[in-house]
Amino acid sequence: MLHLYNTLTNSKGPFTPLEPGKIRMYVCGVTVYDYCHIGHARVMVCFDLITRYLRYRGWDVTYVRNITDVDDKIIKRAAENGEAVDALTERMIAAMHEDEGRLGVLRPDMEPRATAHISDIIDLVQTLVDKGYAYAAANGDVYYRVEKFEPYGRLTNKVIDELKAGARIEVGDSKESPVDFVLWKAAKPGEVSWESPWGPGRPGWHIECSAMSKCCLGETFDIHGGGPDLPFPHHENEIAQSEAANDCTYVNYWMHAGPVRVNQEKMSKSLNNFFTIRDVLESYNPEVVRYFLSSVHYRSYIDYSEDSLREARQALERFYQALNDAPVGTEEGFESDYEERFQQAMDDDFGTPRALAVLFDLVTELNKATRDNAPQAAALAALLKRLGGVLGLLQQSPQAFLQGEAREGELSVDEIESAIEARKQAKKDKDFAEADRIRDSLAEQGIILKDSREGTTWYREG
RNA sequence: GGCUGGAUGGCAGAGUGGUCAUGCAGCGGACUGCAACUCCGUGUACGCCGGUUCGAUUCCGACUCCAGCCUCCA
Repeated sequence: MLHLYNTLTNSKGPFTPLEPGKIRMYVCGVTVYDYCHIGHARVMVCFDLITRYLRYRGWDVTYVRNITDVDDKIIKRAAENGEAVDALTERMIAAMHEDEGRLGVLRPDMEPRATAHISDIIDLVQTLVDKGYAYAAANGDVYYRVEKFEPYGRLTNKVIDELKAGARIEVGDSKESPVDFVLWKAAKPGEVSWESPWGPGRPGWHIECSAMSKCCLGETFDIHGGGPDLPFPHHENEIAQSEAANDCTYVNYWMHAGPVRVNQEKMSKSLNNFFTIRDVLESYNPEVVRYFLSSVHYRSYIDYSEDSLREARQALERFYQALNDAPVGTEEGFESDYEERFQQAMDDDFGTPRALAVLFDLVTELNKATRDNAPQAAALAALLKRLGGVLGLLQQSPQAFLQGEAREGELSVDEIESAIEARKQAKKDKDFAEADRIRDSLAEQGIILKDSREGTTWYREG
């Protein structure tokens, strides 16, 4: 039985889908004005992992993740670059797909873009206006009348009066109330815009998700996910929009990933302390980054550092060393409780750290079996690879992972192999001083040798 | 200030009312020409103070500290 933590109830409970066997999930994606950073990667990997696991468990999952391709920051960045808005967004979307692909993130079933749903958005805003939940202001903006939506604040336990007290009032603000938020933004001269009953403009941020989730998944769906900074105000506002317009529950389960921290601070655009995915992948194997993001429970904060990535690399080395040494074969006829334990961990709100611990237990047994029970070792290795695959891990060839690719200035495979050949001869001649000299020299260049009965293998130090 | 979480061994990070997390690092041993890999063994860990209990790191309450959100941010 799958249990998950619901931000709406602040508690963990059993999951019941709207329709037996099916899960409809919507996740807030990226605003595409810059390269994705590790915080984005965390959300992508988190929900990718969730989707993979749910499918492995037999659920029919429809996974939708939107792309915000029009907004203030995009317009600003495009202007700074002297670039058209759509040129910028296309470029960043392509980069995002490349980045997430390298991290082993499978593409969502649908990736709706705000600019492709303008008419759905306008319809939704019109419905809200017609029902009295929204109003056009003098400046051409359309706002949501927050105080009219009685349950406002239920997701994050906010009280409207307290929000009003703390809200800042902008100069020239034409809202009825400081807590109202914009549904439709009147265009300034020269800005990208679409025609609407309220004049040329563009959607506010929150409305696109209400419109696109309805379009892709219907008025009520099972799971809505996103990053740690989205519950308020974004998801709160989505609920207000959708429930007021559709007169039904918007979402049953809300899931939010935890923040990535750097030096005790949240990694964020505004603090300018973020690392882009592509920067990190310059120095680390993508699977190491994925492992790092999976090694901590998805709701906890995770600390980004060189040390954490080094540890992730070492942990993966243990897995791949075991797979590298194990004989190849199938799981046929082999029985163990690893898969059940793995499922127990994952069924409990996607407990990846525990699931990984199960895989490490499996590795210990695998390494023993490699020594003295080849058929069992082959079966364990196959099981390890299959369960790793559910997490999107361990799918490279062990050799590819361990040896990696030579970076600038590093030894080539040919150079390494000829050195190994020379050492082999030295060992044969019992010239151990020379053999050790060769090994030490390789080690200085990050190449570690490993002798076995079958001969010498090597791997590149993480 | 309000709303959410959190405080675990040298580090990272799970979990549990009473017997093992797991990974890295350390120490001892096996294997090895020596190593590496691997295996075996090894660590008075659960913020603080009370309470419930035969027994609490685990449940309850107070306290201290930390983080996220409350403003665009995944």
